[in-house]
Amino acid sequence: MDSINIKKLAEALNLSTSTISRAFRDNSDINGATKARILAKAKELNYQPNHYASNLREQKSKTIAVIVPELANNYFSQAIHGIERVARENGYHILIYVTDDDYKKEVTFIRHLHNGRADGIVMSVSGEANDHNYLNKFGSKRLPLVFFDRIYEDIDTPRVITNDYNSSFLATEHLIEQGCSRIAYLVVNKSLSIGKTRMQGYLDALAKHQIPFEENLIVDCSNSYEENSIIIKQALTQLKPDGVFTSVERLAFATYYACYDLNINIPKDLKVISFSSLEIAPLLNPSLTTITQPATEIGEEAAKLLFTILDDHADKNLPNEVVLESKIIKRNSTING
Amino acid sequence: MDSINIKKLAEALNLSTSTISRAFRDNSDINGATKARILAKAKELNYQPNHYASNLREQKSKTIAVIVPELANNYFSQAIHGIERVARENGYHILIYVTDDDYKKEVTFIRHLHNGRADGIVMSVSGEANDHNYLNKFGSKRLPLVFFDRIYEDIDTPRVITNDYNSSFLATEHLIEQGCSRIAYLVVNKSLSIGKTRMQGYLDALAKHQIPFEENLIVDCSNSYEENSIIIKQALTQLKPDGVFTSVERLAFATYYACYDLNINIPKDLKVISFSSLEIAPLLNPSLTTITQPATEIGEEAAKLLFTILDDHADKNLPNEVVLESKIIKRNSTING
DNA sequence: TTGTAAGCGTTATCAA
DNA sequence: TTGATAACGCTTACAA
Repeated sequence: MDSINIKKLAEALNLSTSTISRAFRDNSDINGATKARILAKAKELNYQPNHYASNLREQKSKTIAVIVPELANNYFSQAIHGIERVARENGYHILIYVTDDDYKKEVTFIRHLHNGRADGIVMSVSGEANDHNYLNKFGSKRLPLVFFDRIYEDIDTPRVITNDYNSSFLATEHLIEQGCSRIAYLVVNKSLSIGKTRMQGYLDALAKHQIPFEENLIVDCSNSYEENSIIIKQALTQLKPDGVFTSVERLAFATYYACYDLNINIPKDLKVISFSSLEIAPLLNPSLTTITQPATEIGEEAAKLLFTILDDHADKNLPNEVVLESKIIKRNSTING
Repeated sequence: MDSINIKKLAEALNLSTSTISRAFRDNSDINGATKARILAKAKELNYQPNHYASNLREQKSKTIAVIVPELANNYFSQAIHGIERVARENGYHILIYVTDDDYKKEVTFIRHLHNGRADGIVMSVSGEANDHNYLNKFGSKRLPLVFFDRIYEDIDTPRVITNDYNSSFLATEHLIEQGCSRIAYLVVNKSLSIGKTRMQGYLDALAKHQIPFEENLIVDCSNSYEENSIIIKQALTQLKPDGVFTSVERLAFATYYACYDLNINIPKDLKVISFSSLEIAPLLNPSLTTITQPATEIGEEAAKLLFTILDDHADKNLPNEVVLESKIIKRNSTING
């Protein structure tokens, strides 16, 4: 009999449970003095309203789920940090799920979340191309969902993205201006919308500068470190590009490692630019030219968007799409020293 | 009337709610055929047992809380990844809380978690030196708690740590062997146990090699990027160390930036070694010699330890302390090229 | 301003 | 093997 609950607290104070309950919520009328007395006693006895009972009653969990493809990635850890901050300010807690780019896990997570555990979901989708129509199957009962960064274009739900097309265009153009004419584009999943958008910018920049597009300069990489190492080395030796544009930061790292091994000098022999939120890009050898996304801000915006949806009182004229700006930061990996 | 629950499912099948319930848990006796029938219908109607109702009933949440000082840090994101993996395998979900090294937040998080929201806590403590006896105040009602990496020594709870003393000793000795005699030790919080243990290894290595200890070579840094930049530059110019040993990776990065600015050559003028789980340490300029902690494994072990405590059937002869080995990986920042 | 009592959706106990 | 029923701890009409 050591656990405290509302009944015992009520007995201890010679009050009813409803009065206790009122002391813990703001709206109801309650005498200031009794409220103070209740809160004091509650503190003394270490009482807190049981979260599960409250939420069963109120039918909401004050919890949102965050689903990301990976965690050991500067972009996602910064984004989660942003989400966590906004969630906390709104009195929400966050559950984290990592898909490891595995579509099946994504489906399982989402399905299980529909048991009341979370009130809404913020997600960056897995890298696999599949039928994600499962998201529509929930019908009107689907949990509020906000995509950030990696999205499924055929799912109609609010999203926070960056100006990927534009950044890719400018990134490619930057390589061209630095004298590159054989520019490889390294991507993890061509069919994922983010891969496609970023690739389109690349293609259009080539076209604008009348550089013929060469199919095999699009290098489709995998999620395995070892496989990528092989793929990239092969691409570098066989295709002999003079520029590389990578769609995710870990492909840039893999390219660096490959160049070290193959004795290819960056930037003299090969220029490298990448999407990356790495804070120490200036410390790399050579310092890495990046398209830097406002990761924390993206997370914050995504969370805010979700909370607007969850807030019953809010004006429901929400934007379906928030676009934030990435910045190209030129460093030594694309500039001949 | 669009939300499904156990009652409606029971009606739809002409069964009682208890039978439905039994179909979803493994132990109770139930006819195989009815079970199949129930599960099929459940799938059709998209029914899942409500998490809050179940947990109110069962008095457990199948959720653990993870509290970390920061998220944008390779060590912690890897550790969380490990925790998440183990948690998922055990059917648990994880809640994430970031203290930003703020002690007050840590206290608030822990206190609020005692409302049933989580069954246990895995925590790496905030960097502030304070009275953390609050953890003992909960008495026998305190949630099961496992520390990892950054711990409070005066709190008696299981912990997963690395052989910090030894690593620090060897790291310092490595610098000495490379010819350093004025070795600065950069720390964020001297009084935090992790700072102390690591410092002791440093001190003892100096002593072993008869290098006199100089108080002001212990440089106490802060959590602010800007402040650290100033502190470190001042230390480098005034103290003129020939070696730097940093207790956390971001101080190593700050040292790199300072050296770039001050035109100090690493490793010729200054050798640098740091605790760091950065996967791209080899790509830095120069590549960084690190004491690499098995971050993912630490997270996994911490989670496993917690689950053993939570498992009623488990043998309760648990170790109070699990020590994992870090590795020193020598790279160019400490080796004259 | 406070108390009474019903019910949120489950699961466990007991009876059939 | 299945069903009826009483909890789990809380919130909220409604009554006092």
